[in-house]
Amino acid sequence: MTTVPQPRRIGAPDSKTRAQLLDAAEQLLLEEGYAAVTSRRVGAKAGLKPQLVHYYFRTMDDLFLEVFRRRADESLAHFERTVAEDNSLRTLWRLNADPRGAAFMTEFMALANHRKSIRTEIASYAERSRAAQLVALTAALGEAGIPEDQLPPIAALLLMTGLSQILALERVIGVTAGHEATVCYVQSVIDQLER
Amino acid sequence: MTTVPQPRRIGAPDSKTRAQLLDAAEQLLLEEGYAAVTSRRVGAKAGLKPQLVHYYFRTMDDLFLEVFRRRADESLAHFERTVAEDNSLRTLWRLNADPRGAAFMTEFMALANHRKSIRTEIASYAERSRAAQLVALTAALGEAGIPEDQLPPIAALLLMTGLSQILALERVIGVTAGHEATVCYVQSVIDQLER
DNA sequence: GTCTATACTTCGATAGAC
DNA sequence: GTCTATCGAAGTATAGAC
Repeated sequence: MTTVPQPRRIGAPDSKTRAQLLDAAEQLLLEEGYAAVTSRRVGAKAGLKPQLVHYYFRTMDDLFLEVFRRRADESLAHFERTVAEDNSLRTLWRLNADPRGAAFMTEFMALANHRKSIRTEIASYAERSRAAQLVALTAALGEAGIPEDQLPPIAALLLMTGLSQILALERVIGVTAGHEATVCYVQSVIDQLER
Repeated sequence: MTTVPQPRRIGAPDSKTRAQLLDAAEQLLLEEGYAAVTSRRVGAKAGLKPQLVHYYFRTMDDLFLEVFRRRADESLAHFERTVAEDNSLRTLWRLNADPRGAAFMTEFMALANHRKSIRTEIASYAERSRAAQLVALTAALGEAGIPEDQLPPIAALLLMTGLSQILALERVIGVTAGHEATVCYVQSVIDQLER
């Protein structure tokens, strides 16, 4: 393998410009999807030259990874912080139902589908996140007096996460039939369990 | 608006070449995601010249729309046919849990996120499909003796669809923790309801 | 350490040859 | 009716000027 080890180019660690590029990339990703995140468009959105993207991030994949890590770490930390204070079903549902988080994750899942270099990172985060949520949900379901053989926490978690994602996804394309009724139902079930 | 009404170019209706291009496009879409569906790559995959794509489909959006319509119509017809014979919960679950269908739909949802011209078509199909499934699921839940105020059919449908999608999506990137247990749980619930 | 000038590739799309 | 030659725009990435 004669792939150049380090193409002896330069990067920057904590530059302000770099942060601007990350912000622009994230915004583009959420607004128009990953296919819109090109070096030219990111540069334009940040009001900078497109070549700067390749100065601060060696490849576009590196940029995607940084965008993902930044938000994922923040999101996981926020989850841990919130749950440490209030580990109730309604809090877990509220955290999970955040449409912005669901849209972000969905976009990266789609991206991971055809960028091998990103797949590993997404999968690793998905597993860490899943594990953390499972711990919290298991405790909350136990608290609510639901035996595990009646509703396994992992099943409840996948149902909840899947529901959040489909609600977010459909809302983006303008399909909202039945959404409100379903959210009401979930709320009422949670209210009934926790008193 | 002086957008040329019909750039007076030619298309073809039911050519064999055209079908080959549709097949190639669909295969690329499923294997590598929508970003990989370019006229050049579609042509290469079909063993044809890339320019043919623009002969048979005026724009890439038109190609995407045809790929989508073809499979969507087929899928909806298959659903109606199957349900007409056996409208049970387990059949509905089986149809919904088909990972190929879920992956296809997910890819197009992501595509619709940043191609306005496609969004309308996807949304329209999503609504027709949702309506058909809701009719079937409402009947099946009634048959199983579940009152609507205990589990609204629309909520059950969104939960089921969301679960299928997240299972399919995660499997693609190699995350399968808890999948088997969850599928077993769903199966057992259905088995318990239908006897 | 920060950015620009520039190379090279691939894109969608059209005009027009067979 | 079917396909080819070709264009201009946009893509990623590098070499080298400040």
